[in-house]
Amino acid sequence: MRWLTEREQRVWRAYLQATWMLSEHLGRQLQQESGIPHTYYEILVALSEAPNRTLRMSDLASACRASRSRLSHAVAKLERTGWVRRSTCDEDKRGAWASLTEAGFAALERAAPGHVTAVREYLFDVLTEEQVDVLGQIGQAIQDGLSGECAKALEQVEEVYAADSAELPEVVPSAAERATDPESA
Amino acid sequence: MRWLTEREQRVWRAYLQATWMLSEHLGRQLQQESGIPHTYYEILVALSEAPNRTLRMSDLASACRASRSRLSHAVAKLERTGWVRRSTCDEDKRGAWASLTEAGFAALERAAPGHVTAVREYLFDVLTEEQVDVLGQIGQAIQDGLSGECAKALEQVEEVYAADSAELPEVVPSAAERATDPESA
DNA sequence: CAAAAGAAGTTGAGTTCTCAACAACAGGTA
DNA sequence: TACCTGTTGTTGAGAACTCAACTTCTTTTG
Repeated sequence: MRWLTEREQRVWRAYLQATWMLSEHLGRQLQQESGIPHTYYEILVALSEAPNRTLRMSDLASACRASRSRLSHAVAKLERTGWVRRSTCDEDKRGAWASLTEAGFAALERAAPGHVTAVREYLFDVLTEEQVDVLGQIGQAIQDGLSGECAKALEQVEEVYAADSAELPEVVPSAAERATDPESA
Repeated sequence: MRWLTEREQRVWRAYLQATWMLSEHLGRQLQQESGIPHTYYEILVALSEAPNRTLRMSDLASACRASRSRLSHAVAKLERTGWVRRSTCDEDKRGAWASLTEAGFAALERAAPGHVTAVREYLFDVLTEEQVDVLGQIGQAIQDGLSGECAKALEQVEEVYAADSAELPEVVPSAAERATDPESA
């Protein structure tokens, strides 16, 4: 078992702290200034950029990095507020279109400037040009490394896995002989 | 209003995607392999590193980047599973100690190797030495830039802010005259 | 010292998220 | 045609989180 070196440990904790701070602050800024939670904001953004401001639910889900389930709940709520409208899809009767309404677009227009300003102020303004470049590379490298895993993870492994969950999910069996595990999930 | 340049836009989206993928994958790995949600894992880690494996609730909260409220709920649950124990604090009668139990420590020992391995595999192994360095700098720069804001945000602004919240928090007052650019980050 | 101000923790209500199950349809195969 | 398999989207239950009170105790200040 290889643990993290001290340097890696330091970088890892800096990463955790920094990403948390940024998402915390941006989320709070968005929520307080425009009353839109960040995840809902991302839905509005994705729709606003789509042709006709309309996307299939599935495509919208992957654009927002949301599970289909979560998106379904979220869009249901956004529909109640009148920012998104759903309509049935004729080419594929299972499907559904989600479209941004005028009201939704207006809400986005109100929220965006403050959000973008915050992103600039707390991310790009504190980094050098070179750091920005490297940040892009790092992001790309992480994505490449995880693209395989996330394809699997994106819609959950539907394995049976008979969860009973009394209280906290009882810590999985051994972990010692995981190598010989016949059907680990 | 200054929007993001195309390059900034690219980097920003790479950042969002990469941090999401990483936290998604690590969280799922931890959950499935040891049955511990990532936030609970962080509580166990923080306690395990404290003298006597014991911390005041507040200190534990900031070590885990959790609100006092969230920590209180989480520790209540961890106490039910027998991994953490609370005891009253004599020097400060308002306070409470949280301690890691033997069972909690054992659970952590079971979970840690898999988690660390995943961090190494999907973060450090995909980066060059230099990228790791720069990542550390970037994290530090972001923290420095936000330390002021987050001091405020860490325990919420107790402003009155008369929230009514019928459905979605009605989009903040006017902010009427914004540049009419729909695209956002 | 007494009163106000602040800090530590908890609680309950409401919101969002996850997970597993499900219904409805599509596409292929026999 | 009937069947099997996979895809799309929704649902309900339960878990986790947020937010605003609230209680209890500490510290400050007049």
